[in-house]
Amino acid sequence: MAPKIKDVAQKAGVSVTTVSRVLNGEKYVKDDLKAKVKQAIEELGYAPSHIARSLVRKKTNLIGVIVPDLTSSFYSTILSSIEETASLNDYNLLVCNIIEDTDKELKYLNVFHEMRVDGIIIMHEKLSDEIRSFIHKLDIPIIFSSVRPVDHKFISVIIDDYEAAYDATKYLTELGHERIAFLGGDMRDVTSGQNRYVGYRNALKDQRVRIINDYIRFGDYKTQSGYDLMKELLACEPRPTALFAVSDDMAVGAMNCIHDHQLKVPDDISIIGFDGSQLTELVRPRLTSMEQPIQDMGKITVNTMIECITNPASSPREDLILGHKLVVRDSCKAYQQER
Amino acid sequence: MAPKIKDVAQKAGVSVTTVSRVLNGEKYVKDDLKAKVKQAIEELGYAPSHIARSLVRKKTNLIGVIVPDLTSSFYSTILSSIEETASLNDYNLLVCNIIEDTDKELKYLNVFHEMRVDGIIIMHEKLSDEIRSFIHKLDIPIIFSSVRPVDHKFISVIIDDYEAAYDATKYLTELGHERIAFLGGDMRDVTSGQNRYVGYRNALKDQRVRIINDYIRFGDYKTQSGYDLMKELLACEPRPTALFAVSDDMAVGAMNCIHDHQLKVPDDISIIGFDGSQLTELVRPRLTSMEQPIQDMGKITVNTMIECITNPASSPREDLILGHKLVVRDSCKAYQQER
DNA sequence: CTGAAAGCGCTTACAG
DNA sequence: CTGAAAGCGCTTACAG
Repeated sequence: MAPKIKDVAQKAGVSVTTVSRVLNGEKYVKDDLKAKVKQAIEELGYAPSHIARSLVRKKTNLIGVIVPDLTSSFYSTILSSIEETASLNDYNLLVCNIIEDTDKELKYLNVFHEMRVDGIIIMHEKLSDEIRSFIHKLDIPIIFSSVRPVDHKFISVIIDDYEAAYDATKYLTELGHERIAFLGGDMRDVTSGQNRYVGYRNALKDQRVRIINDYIRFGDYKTQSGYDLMKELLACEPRPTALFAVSDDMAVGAMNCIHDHQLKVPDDISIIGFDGSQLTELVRPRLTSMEQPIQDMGKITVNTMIECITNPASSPREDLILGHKLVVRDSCKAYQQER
Repeated sequence: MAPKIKDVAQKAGVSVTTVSRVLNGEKYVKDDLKAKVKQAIEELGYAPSHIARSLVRKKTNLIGVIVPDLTSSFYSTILSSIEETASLNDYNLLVCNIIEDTDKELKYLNVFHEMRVDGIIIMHEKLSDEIRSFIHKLDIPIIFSSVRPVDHKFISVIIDDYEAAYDATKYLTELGHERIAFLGGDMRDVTSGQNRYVGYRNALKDQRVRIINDYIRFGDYKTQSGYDLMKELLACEPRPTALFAVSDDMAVGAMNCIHDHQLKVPDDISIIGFDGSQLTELVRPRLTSMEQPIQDMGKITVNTMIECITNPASSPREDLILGHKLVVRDSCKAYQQER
């Protein structure tokens, strides 16, 4: 078995209290004792048990993270940023990948609680009633990252989805498009679903572009649904000349569908995505997208979390709204009357 | 604070021992007591502290995972499979994303040790001497997944990289190609680097296709390096008619480079990738690839790990070699003499 | 500056 | 079938 503090104490000829003191960098330990202890630690290859420490300190330095889909380019990037920031601050991540599996989510939330994590970061917003009531009972910081649940007990780190969708749509109108389709997400989502949809509608309204219901479809943010819905849109008569998809994944799915139908982006149809994920640079043509500050989002989520953990009094009571940015690449072009 | 076992005992009017017994599903507890305890647990919303349990059980049900890059399509997929299998078996994951950062890796390995994780899964093979000696001292199961380090103290779950690369290259020769380029990985990698390279060479040799050193380049498995190296290859005179890239990411980078140079895949150059990641279906043309059984790899890694943890005696002493499979999509075509 | 003792929240022989 | 007590590996008043 791994050596324990007692072994170190014996070897160094001091009490465990003294060993504990040098372990925790306290002053008030004579230099010679400190040296002896350090040597004993070295020789034994001793590393204190985080488990035992957590028990007495009542702090685990663990943060539970709930991700909807690890393989998504958006979530894996934000998770990566979360991990980096946590690591920098000596926090560790317990990661749960829930694939639309409410039972698994509830089970993990229970595990997080049993593990006595110091805080929980959640990246999806379709909370079941059971889950909602469970997390309401927890008395640890819970922060939503990149999404916002309906109840306002918890803080979110997000962008202004309405504005972002508005700006994305407006960009297409400014290119002269008048038949602009919309690939939306789940309307039960307060954030990405509803706000982005309303942003799209209002932008068209304000720009005096006709809203055509047949051009509006809802999916699940994933590539496949983008592909399938695009197929439907291509059947519209006349077909749209531009498309705003509320995720890059959907946008890429749509691009692929268009390609498979022997049409061209952006010549036949302009496309703008949403998220600014790595995909935008991977596809051809490169995808113009409304970019979320993914890196910052992860970083700020963790920093806020740590602030909440270490100083509950000063923790923010309001959502943190980050800026969005249109990044123009090659998937949109001005609408040409003559074709 | 959260209620403890003592609170439950008091409320139910029994000893903590009895509460512990019903918690752990032991028999030999009278039904009426059991009922009382269960009710007390319910009313208090009690959940046992995993921390305290771990301390006495000397088992944390934690598995540390070291990933080279969370945002990579390959690793996020395998991690996702690892997570799923672990969760099914009531194990939790401590995830560390090392981005070529040896210091971070060592730090995390230390954390894993302090956390007393039950086992460690590592997904990269370029071990520094310091790290090597550290993990050699650990007396918990360590399994390498999808990679194989030089020393054979540890088990790997992998495919036969030599055979897979051989088969991929052979496929191109069978399509009639005679100028077949190679985009390799880091030659310090025992697995993906060296074996795949030798597989490529031997396939060409056996098929009596000339090996042209100028067509052979080494990168780092990532998209950007695929792009950059392809640029070099395009400058070759005559240029290759086919390419085998040892990762899908590199293959996609190469495809993009070809596209940006106004050439066509597969008409001008055929490309075969390696991994069978999600990217293969995302790009156009869809990428033919030598597929690793990514899902199985994750699953088998975890199952083997759990076997090692629970039954050290019966744990395998040899690498687990899984099968590879060529998946033909649209990025390769037969070589036409007349062009 | 140093150490003996209590305690963190559990489980597990041991005794009854 | 049930409970008192010891112990898991630490930290932290408390006393000296």
